[in-house]
Amino acid sequence: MTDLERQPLSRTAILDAGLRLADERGLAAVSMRAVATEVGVTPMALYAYVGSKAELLDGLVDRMLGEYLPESFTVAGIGWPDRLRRVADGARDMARRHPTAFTLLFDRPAVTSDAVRLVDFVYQALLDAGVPDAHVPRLERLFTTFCLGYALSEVNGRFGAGTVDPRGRRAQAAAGSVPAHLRLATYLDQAVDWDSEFEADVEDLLALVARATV
Amino acid sequence: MTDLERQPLSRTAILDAGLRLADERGLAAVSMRAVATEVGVTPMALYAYVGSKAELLDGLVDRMLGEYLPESFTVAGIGWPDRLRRVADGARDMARRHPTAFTLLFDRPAVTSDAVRLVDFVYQALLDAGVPDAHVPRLERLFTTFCLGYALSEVNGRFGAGTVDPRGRRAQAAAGSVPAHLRLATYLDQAVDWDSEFEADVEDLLALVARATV
DNA sequence: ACCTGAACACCGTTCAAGT
DNA sequence: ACCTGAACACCGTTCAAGT
Repeated sequence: MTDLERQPLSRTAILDAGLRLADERGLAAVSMRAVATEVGVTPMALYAYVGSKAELLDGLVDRMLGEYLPESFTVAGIGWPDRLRRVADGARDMARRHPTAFTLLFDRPAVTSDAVRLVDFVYQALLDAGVPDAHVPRLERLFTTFCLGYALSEVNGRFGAGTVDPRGRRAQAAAGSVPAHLRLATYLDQAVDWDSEFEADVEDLLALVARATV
Repeated sequence: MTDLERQPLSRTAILDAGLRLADERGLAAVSMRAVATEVGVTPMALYAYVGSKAELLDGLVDRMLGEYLPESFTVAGIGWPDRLRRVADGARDMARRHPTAFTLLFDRPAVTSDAVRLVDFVYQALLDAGVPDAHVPRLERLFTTFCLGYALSEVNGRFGAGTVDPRGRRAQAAAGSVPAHLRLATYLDQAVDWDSEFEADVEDLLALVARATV
């Protein structure tokens, strides 16, 4: 910690401190003031490196994508379905690694060189699958948008338990306004295995890709 | 405005003021203090109705879902594909109506009675499509997660223009690290029609649903 | 060139009073 | 029962100095 404070001030050191703060105390704890004390400097010293709070948050996206794109993202000897599965799993891993910063991925297009390389990796997999050139960009967005949306739903609580008001639910059931819930009650009472659900979703999307072939 | 301030204080009035603030000045402008002055009261008076800032934001989700679920969401005389298309379009409409508050939908599970009715509507469409009971909840999440993720990407800027550094991109192209981008250049330079792209995505997912039939 | 310090206009929330 | 006012510990950012 004291060692970290002593390393020379740099954009990277600032962003890493921001990401660390987000992971440890939540995205709301990432303030210019908190990041500044983390790197051992006054808040105003940060502005020379990151310009503004908004730019700092954009920078967190770069850092996350940087570690999300290991060198193992390579085409050599891996079929396109396994490559897409790898991308899908990577999105979820990233959400678990950075649960509160993850949402920032929805704020900016893929413009950094790491981001573009990642998109290219997906493009190549779709091309290898036989998807016509004209449909590749759309299917890339379809696939990654689903993966990011699923991961965000998990870490942000949309898929969470959710304390349903039992009284209200019984009233709705009695009023017959949720007939499908009644029919599916057996399945809705079971705990969901989110890993297998995601896997099944990805397999469905891979089938979609295979169907989009010429 | 003066009329609005005069109406009796209530949870609903407070939430509507919050949503109005979000739409007009962004989610960041929704502070306890701003909402309070909007309804003509002192910040601390809100706490009796909404408990905390977090609860206030949860309440915004209820209000959004409430207007998202018009009475026209009915099964009568509409085939399951059209019903799912309606849900998909509704998600995007909602994002455009409440561009900054929309992201809150990822924060909480569907627990209010409006939310549950909406989920039931999708369940019923999937059942009518012939999807086996055991797969209906998963496919509901697959479908809505994609729609919400797409809409969020649009309003939050992930699908935005994105000022790519031309220098960096040329360097990547020269280095051969983005081969698929080079091959797809013709398509990547075209402006995207986000309406038709979403429509095509939804049709692909409907095909997936049809395939999931017994 | 790089950093500090004071100041401005904000936050959410606690607590003790008021009516 | 419902609301206010002062206070506490925070925000991002500006501007003028310091070295």
